[in-house]
Amino acid sequence: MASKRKVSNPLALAVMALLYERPMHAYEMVTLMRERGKHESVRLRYSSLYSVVGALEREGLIVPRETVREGRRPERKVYEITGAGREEFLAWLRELLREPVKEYTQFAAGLSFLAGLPPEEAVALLKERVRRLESENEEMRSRLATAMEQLGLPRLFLVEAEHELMLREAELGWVRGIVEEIEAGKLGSLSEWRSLHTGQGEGGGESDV
Amino acid sequence: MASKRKVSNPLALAVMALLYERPMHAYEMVTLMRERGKHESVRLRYSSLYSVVGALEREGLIVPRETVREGRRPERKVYEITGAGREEFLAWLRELLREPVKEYTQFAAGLSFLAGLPPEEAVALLKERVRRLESENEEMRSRLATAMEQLGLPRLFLVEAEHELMLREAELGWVRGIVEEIEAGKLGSLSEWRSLHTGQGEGGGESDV
DNA sequence: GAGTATATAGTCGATCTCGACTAGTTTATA
DNA sequence: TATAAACTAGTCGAGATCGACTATATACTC
Repeated sequence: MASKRKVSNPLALAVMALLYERPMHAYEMVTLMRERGKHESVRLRYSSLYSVVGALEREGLIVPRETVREGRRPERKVYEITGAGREEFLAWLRELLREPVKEYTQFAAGLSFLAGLPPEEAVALLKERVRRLESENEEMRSRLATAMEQLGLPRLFLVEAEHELMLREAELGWVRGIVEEIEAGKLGSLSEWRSLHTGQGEGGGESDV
Repeated sequence: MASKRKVSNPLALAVMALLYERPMHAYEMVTLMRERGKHESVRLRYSSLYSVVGALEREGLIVPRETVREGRRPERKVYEITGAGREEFLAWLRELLREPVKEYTQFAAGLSFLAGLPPEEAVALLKERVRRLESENEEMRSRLATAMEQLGLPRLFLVEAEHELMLREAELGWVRGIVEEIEAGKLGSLSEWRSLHTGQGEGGGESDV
């Protein structure tokens, strides 16, 4: 379980998923991923894509089928998935669904050093975060509704978006709560917290940030 | 906002936070981060640490103060934070707290290709995930309680752990729900979903995975 | 019909990141 | 007392990743 994959960028999973359907060239993968909104759940950069495709080829998980050229455009290498590629795709997918993995988020990093700011400022920043989350989540919710109602996509192809929205709503609720708790002094005495910042400017020595 | 930082690894934030308190050498940072549990929220690797410390020095955010040697151990370079470093630390921390950023998780990548497996298998894998989340969360909950009760740490220094636990509980609830919905055919007809996998083995061509 | 924006289809170089390895020191153990 | 394990303190090279850049074709606009 959780074995190291030879190509570990999740973009490689997406490439194999697409080639599982039918052979195509790299740029077409980008187009399809965008159309289907998969770039919202798998980070997609041209430069990563081409290097990932190269790595998959090197590992024998995909193979070039033909090289076509239209007009004087650059050549396009059409790839197809191999048997080993299909197995790798399925094994990886199963692992991702079965095994929770620890993820490090930017916000968690920020929270770790919350004591590095005085409580009033922390509260102000978190309130601003609440505002931003509210509007971003509203936007996501309506895009999701559109995808389902207007485009008529079954939820099966939108679960990852529902998941993301759920996480963001959970974060929003939590941040609202923590703001109240800070104000109520429930994370620790506000005067002690403030006192970590009294030697302002130079070496406002925290004791346990 | 969200400007590119010269040193972008969040470990650099942790390094600056520690040096904000007092000068120290790299290995001591590791020890302190571990003691305080910060390695649970900021990914900590020796190799990354030394390269991050080097980058911070290059950018003038920290400077070496002295080089000490005890016995015949390797030399230890003691660093301190500069004025620019303090500013950078505070600016970065504010940004992390204020601005939600999109994070790409492994699970979201897996969910994106859920249709790549037949519904029965998807359900079985997700149920296994539920079991693992239950026991991992239970473990986290008790470690958190210990840190608060036994060690008497104020919540201020544990917010990031509370945040992580909250997210994992939210995920757990969501996965439980989605399993039920799949079984009830609420993500789309189960027979249609199954039919994506009837041409088994070779080219079980999905239509919109 | 000239200029501008956008889509197509990538390449390149610099930096970042990680896993594996080195190597001395102290403590436990049989 | 030899020797294994664990702690201290890093280095190094391979590969991953990203932002910036190149270059053609087509559509759009004034």
